[in-house]
Amino acid sequence: MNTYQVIYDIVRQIPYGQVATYGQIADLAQLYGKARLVGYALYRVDMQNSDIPWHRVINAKGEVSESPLRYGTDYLQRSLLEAEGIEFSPEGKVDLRKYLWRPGGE
DNA sequence: TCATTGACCAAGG
DNA sequence: TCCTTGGCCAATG
Repeated sequence: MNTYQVIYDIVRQIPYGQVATYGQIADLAQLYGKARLVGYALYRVDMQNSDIPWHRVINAKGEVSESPLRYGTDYLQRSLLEAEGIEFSPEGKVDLRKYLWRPGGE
């Protein structure tokens, strides 16, 4: 099992209508303090063809991370989240208190 | 093979 | 409250 495979496996476990932070995923993947790998892994994932709900992964601030390298897929991510019933604050932030995924807590 | 980079996070100024 | 700095690991050129 490669490091990335673990990350992908966890991301696939994020339930509908909920989100998880990079640090949280890193924690579940036993990559304590290495949240960058999570972001890097998702950056390398094929967003178009993969079956990974990459749009449910956001940063610790509850915002959708955008980057010029993603050619506007950040907008797509926001749309997908809204389609799942997740609300965005006027500042473009998500209410982690309500939508943050709690592994095992259900 | 070495150096740079990249969707982050937490702490300090 | 916002911006800067350091640390972490893997992939790319």
